[in-house]
Amino acid sequence: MDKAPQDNKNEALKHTAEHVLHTAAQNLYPGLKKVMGPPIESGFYMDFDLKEQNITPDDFPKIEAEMQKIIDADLPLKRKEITVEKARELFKENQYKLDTIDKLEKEGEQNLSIYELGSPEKKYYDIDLCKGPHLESTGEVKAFKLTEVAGAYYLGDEKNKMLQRIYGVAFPSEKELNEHLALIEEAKKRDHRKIGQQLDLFCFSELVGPGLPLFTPKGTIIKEELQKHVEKVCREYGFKKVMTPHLAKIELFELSGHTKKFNQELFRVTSPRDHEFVMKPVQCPHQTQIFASKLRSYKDLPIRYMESEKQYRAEKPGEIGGLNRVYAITVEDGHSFCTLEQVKDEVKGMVSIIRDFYSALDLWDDSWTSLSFRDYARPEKYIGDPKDWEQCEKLLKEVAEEMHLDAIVNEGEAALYGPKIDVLFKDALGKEIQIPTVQVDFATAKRFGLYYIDENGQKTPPVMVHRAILGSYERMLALLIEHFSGAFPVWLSPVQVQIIPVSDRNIDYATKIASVLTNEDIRVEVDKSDSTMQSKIRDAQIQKTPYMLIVGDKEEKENTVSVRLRTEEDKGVIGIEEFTDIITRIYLTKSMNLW
RNA sequence: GCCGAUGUAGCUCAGUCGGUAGAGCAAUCCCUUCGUAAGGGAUGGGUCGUCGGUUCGAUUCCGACCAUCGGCUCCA
Repeated sequence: MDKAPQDNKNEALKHTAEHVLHTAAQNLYPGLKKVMGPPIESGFYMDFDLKEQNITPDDFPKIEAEMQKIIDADLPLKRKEITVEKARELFKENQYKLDTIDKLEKEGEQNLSIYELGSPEKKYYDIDLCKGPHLESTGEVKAFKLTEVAGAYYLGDEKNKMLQRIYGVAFPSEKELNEHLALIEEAKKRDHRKIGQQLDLFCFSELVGPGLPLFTPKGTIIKEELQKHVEKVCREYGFKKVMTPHLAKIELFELSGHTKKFNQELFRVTSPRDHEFVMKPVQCPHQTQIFASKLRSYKDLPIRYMESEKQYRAEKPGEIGGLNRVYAITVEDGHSFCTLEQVKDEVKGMVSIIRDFYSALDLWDDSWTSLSFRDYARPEKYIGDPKDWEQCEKLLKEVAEEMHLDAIVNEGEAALYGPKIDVLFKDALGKEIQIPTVQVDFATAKRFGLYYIDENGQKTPPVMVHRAILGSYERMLALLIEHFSGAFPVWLSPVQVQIIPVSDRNIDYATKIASVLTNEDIRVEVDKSDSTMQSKIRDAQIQKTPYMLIVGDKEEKENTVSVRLRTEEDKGVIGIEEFTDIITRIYLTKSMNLW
């Protein structure tokens, strides 16, 4: 796809800033070997090899000052084409470049492009193998900043050497740089870890362990509201709720293929009485055994099971963090056992449930969907018949087209047993987060020997459709916190109504109102503290409580409440309302499409 | 797991170039009874992440470990 000129300019800016960084770093750290340095969405980075020495953020001012000198010198960047042989000669000191040259040659390139920065007789000079594009000269880089250092494996393979990486950002003006930095600061305020603590939704304990979030009463309310909602929708669609244990014999997962592919990720449980179990890493194998518990007819299909249970994965310690990656995940998971003819409609049904659910939360765009297919070069990563895979992938492609999803194809992202339709969201800082998924699976049922009796009286394996609508409650909570900045829709708010007595003369009236609202299934709290009314309002605002009902002598006398909504701009006051009116109002906004 | 950074009161953070620590908010108590985003005062609260080493003495220096954060890798 062709890029808009603006994108190209932007690309060139980042790329040039990176070459400036390279040149500066080379001057400051003799012996530094650059590996690569591409522009990326958020800026640019440079991977390099510097033997024993480490560059740390403390070195940034020094490097940035050197970069500024190169920019101030306004040095030209010139593109040249050279032959592969010449390139080998030019970069003979740098094995990484030689590797790249080999790779490009293998891909059929005969001439390679290089960029020269400055000129050899000047203080600042650099020559690098590079496709471009670049700005005309370094002076066009008007604003930049180095942001992070990190380690990164050479060629992204953890078997390779770890290189050092410096991240930076570059902009056409100082103003845009500052705006970008301010935006990052804003986004950090939405971080679910921060808001989760402020709003008292979940916590961690060093005693319990990392990656094991504890849901507080408020966080639990959100989880249960989500669960109630999704189960209602799915029940209407024909799902039946099941419960399965968190343990199983390892044979279950040997049969499913999980032990082979995810051996390192299994938690094993033993007892002094010679028990040997594993904690379930997925729900599907357990659910297959409910299907297998009796004889099924084609007339029974589709059979749909759902459950919201914990599952456990022994992730690499460095990978866990916040709620997005944990050891114990509460997964909202469901499986449909279908006939071949039913699969397509089933997948469509699941996608439309997902689309409805997220659209209602203002969290849907057709372009966020992706088709996760096989890595065709590595068939050993998957189970099942390649012919079935082909059929599954074709089927998902058709679904995406017929439902007008603007889905991109991600090769290599498929599940162990089949391709998927995934939906990818972005968190506050733009990091991708995958939650809902629909997967077609021809393999599992066959491996478990599942069958139903078809209309000809033959034993036939069903096709399984795996689907997660909420995905994991942990990730879902993280996503919702960041999406709403903690100001949840009324139906999800842990406290829907905060009642604020003006003075403690009014506590009795406040309590009376509270009990009426509680009877109406509205979550309400009365602030009985002896702080001032203003201070109570402030607390409720910080907690992002949707409704504040302020009650003083006036309201008590007239049997009314003064209604205030949470807002930033202090325009929250609605005014005095009859008590019955406010109940109606809250009821209306509790339904999920409102507010 | 790998690279790097961080860890001081419930929270946000200051501080100690080695002589065992301080603020604001929160909490408790007292005064205040308030009209739409912080009323005032007093009090309590920390083996300065854990363990070990160096030292007359370590929260501070060194080491290991634990936890958190940013990346890499991985993600059924």
